[in-house]
Amino acid sequence: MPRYDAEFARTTEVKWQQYWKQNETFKTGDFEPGKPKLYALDMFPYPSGSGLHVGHPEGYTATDIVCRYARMQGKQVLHPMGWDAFGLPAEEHAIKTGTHPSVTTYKNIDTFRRQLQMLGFSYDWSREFATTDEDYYRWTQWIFLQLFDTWYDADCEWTGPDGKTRTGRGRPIAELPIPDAVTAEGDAAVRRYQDSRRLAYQHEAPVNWCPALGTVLANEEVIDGKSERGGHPVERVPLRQWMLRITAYGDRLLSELDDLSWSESIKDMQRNWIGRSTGAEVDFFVGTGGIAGSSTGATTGSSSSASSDHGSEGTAGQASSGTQEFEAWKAARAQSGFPEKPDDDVLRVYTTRPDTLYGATYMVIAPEHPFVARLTTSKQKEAVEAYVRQSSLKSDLDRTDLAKDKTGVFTGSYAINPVNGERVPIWVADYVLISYGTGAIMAVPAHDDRDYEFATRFDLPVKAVVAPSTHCSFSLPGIKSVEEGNEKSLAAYKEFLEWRDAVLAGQHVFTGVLDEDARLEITLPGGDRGFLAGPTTAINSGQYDGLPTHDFKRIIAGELSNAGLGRQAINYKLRDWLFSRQRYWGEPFPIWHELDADGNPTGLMRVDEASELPVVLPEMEDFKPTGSPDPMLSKAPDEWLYKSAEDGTRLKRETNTMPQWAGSCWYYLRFADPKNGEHFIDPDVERGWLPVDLYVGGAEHAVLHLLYSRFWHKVLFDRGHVHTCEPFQKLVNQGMILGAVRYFVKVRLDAAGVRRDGEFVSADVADQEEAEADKELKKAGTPGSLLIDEDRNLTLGVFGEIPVPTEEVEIRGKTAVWTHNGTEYVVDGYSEKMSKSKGNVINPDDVVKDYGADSLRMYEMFMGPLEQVKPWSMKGVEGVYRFLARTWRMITDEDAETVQLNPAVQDVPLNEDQERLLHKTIKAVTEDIEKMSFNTAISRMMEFCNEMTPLDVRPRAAIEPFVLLLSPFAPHIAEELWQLLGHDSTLAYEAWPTFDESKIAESEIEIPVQVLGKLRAKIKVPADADNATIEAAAKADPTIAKQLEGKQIVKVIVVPGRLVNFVVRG
RNA sequence: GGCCCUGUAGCCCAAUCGGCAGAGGCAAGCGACUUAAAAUCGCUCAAGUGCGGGUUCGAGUCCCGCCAGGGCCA
Repeated sequence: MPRYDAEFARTTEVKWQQYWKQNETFKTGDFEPGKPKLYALDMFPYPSGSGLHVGHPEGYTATDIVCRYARMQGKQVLHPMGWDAFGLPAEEHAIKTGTHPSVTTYKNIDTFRRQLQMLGFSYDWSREFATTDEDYYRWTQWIFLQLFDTWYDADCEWTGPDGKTRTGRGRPIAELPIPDAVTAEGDAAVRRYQDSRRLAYQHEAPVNWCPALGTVLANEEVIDGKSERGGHPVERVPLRQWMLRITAYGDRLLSELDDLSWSESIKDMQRNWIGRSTGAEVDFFVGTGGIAGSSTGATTGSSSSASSDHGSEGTAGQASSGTQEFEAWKAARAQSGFPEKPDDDVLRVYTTRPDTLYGATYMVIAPEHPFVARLTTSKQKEAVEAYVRQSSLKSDLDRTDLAKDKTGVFTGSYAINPVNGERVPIWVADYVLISYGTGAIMAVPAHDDRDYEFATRFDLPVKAVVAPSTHCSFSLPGIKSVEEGNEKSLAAYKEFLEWRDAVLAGQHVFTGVLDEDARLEITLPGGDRGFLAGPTTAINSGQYDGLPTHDFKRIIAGELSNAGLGRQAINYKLRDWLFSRQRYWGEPFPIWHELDADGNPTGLMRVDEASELPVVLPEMEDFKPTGSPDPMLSKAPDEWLYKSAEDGTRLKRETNTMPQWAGSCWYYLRFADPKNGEHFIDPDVERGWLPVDLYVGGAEHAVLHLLYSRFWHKVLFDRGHVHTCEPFQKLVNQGMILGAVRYFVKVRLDAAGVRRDGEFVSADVADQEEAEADKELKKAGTPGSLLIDEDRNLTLGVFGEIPVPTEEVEIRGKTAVWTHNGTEYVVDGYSEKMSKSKGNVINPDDVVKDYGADSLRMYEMFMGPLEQVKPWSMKGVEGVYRFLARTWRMITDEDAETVQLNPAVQDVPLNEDQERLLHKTIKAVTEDIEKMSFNTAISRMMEFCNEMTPLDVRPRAAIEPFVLLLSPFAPHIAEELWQLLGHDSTLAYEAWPTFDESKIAESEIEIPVQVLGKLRAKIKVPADADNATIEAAAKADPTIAKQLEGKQIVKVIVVPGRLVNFVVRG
């Protein structure tokens, strides 16, 4: 009667969930010094309105298994859960319905909590909190004040609590040395100077302002210059923003990655994101208003017809007006050296290729560059202004995409190249971003793809300054004879020389750089591939001609520095973190702006003291956008917005709010001490529990969240609030769970990509046609046009696909066949990302209802390796569900009226086979959990069950440890079985079973015997047999003896316990 | 275009230091139980490891080159 079915599973699961709750089974007590600890953390979920996704329990089950295992090994375990609850969706909902975001948020949290508790995770729920709790964001604001109170002293050498000595430290702003000149200007100047050095500072930065939606959008919400929702145009408008100086920590964020147990791929992603490069900053002289065009009037430069005049002029026009100025400036620079900040008479560029300075034939400044107006001549004014307006509508991605046509317009002015005094035209073009480097570049079309493309488009000169070596070797496949080889090599080399000549003539872009011993692969126009050897060298570079690129880079940087024209510089792709949003549902800043007598901000700020925190969000009823880029909080009541300081100064609150990332930057710290009213975390508690030992979550947070958290952690470390320099010691990224396999039938498309009238097409037919089309295209060498006939129909090989109902698909051997109106089509099957629009989303609630929580947990672990992408399969859930039912029957008596032990389970000693099975299983499951290889651990338990079930007597001494092994994976059924086996309390703290290697060993083993690597026979030998014994046994085998007959044994390979291989001759 | 990951049976996946390609699950087929079906139990079937080279006594595993799918960056 008591079968293990969905209903019974649910009843049992609820029973144990209540037991754990009532007995506070998983409540973590105070930290006990000296006891081994495990801090296992799941990435903070955002409680969305749609509830839990099957992707969530994947990581959560993994950490839960590790935690339950650790408890049984006697460790103290911290395993908390909470909510990353600020964010847009709740606010969007408020705009639509008027419901306060907090109402929506806490409702969603209730749903999430219910769903998680339904799955039986062993969280310590007493530590739960949400980022939206006042008691939590009080401390988020407090940490912001720490950032605000900190400046980065890049030269400070110090030894941290971890015993390591490093250079560079975040220090209190009060310790910032103030230059005398600033002090002399008075108190306000000092405050402004400090403000400019803080880790949290204000800056005018462009935002994505969407007038139609009346709101500012995040970069992710802007696609192709249009709003993701509604497709309205988005403008880039400058707005005062809070920035966090994460770039100051660029080096440490990079170097301190090395010691972490993270996958190399995630580390690489972080490294790429930080993007450290070394190069040089160089100043190009532009004079006070740009160097004018020459008096000969050759430069007319109307934007659209911008022509080669500029170019020829730029290189030839040394006698023009700017020369004297330039010489004077250069002389002054030789005296003064390279200034920290560029003066107004220069354009400063950053380049990783200072060796190409002589090849700079024009300059480009970003449309937002402050010099644009000043450098634009009156003739060009109209064109430049139109262009700037136009590019403000484009997103950064649109602007820098290699595939898109480059646009730009000439300013009418010139700069002077500091290395050779040549005049180069200055263009405005949006492929240069104001936010990267200095917002201005020197363009070297001969050695940069983008510059080359731009130069070709606008007829600007291309001057090669880096020569490939003349040494090139070729890999030429399919050579039959020496003569043929010689001939082909010669031809290839000739082709190479032609290519090289083209490079030197500026007819071919060449971006490679080589040191002496490196090899660089090049593809010649004819398609042959060659390997360039030997260093690239400088040409057309004055006295530097002939220098290897590598040396040249170093030398020129030094000489520029001596001349005060440039300096070596390190640049990061990483930008400072734009830290403010114009939304309501986020943490308010604990900042006040001083106002003057007219009510205008003076630019000076004050902070809320720690004791005054939290700054609580004002109550508001109207969540409609302001209709301008002004933040939502500018609509807050005056009582909230304004106050007078004790000295009588009128103050206005900061009205931006913090981004969603803020709250998730430090939650792992608060979990260790969630109720502390005095500190954000108690120092002793922090030393005890931190760092996080295991952090599991999706790879979508691989870059931003992890980088931001690490940054905050390092600031807290520098300021002495935490004792480790990194927050997360081990990181594991779970793979995405895809939807179930669906089948797709091919349909023919027309040139516009629209489905053509007519039938479906069998996949094999389509594949063949596609292959043929591919061949045709290759033959014609004109991709894209060949296959369209006069009626704009594609004649061959372009197909789309549409899903067909899975139940109508029949699997026949190796192909899937869909029958429609009596016709059979071969269809392709594969799985895709789950999404509402595809209707392939799996709801965990349904799975639990139909199979129980243990089955869901088990299945998610059994699908495959944790880190791998895998498709969902309901049949797979059924598979593990059946395993649990078999386990249940192995231990209980299903025929009995009530739940009771199976009579086969008896108190008898284990025989040798049973002992081996048990110890083998314990070993495998234990080691697999350690490796987080949960799918194989489950396989081993299935094996145990398959071998134990047929036995009429199943010794308790094997069954009980097995239940313990199962318990981290399927805790509910395990608890129930444990109780049935006569135990009256939870198994959560029972000792983890141990294994004895000697009980696993077999006395006699079978090993294969090979002759020349081919399997010929198998022999049985004692497990501990030595090489000579094994070899003798192998030779004695009749089949082998026959094989070896009359042959000379050259070598015998014996791998004890594995195989024997005879290498023979004759 | 660059970097990273993955390709093993119809499907999901195992395979330790390079050593017998198969542990587990799904699907399929056969049989038992049943009046029948479901459930259950037992048995069976299947690939030479994406492709082409190389190293080795021996390669799924190591090296080189391609192809396909996925991720990140541009």
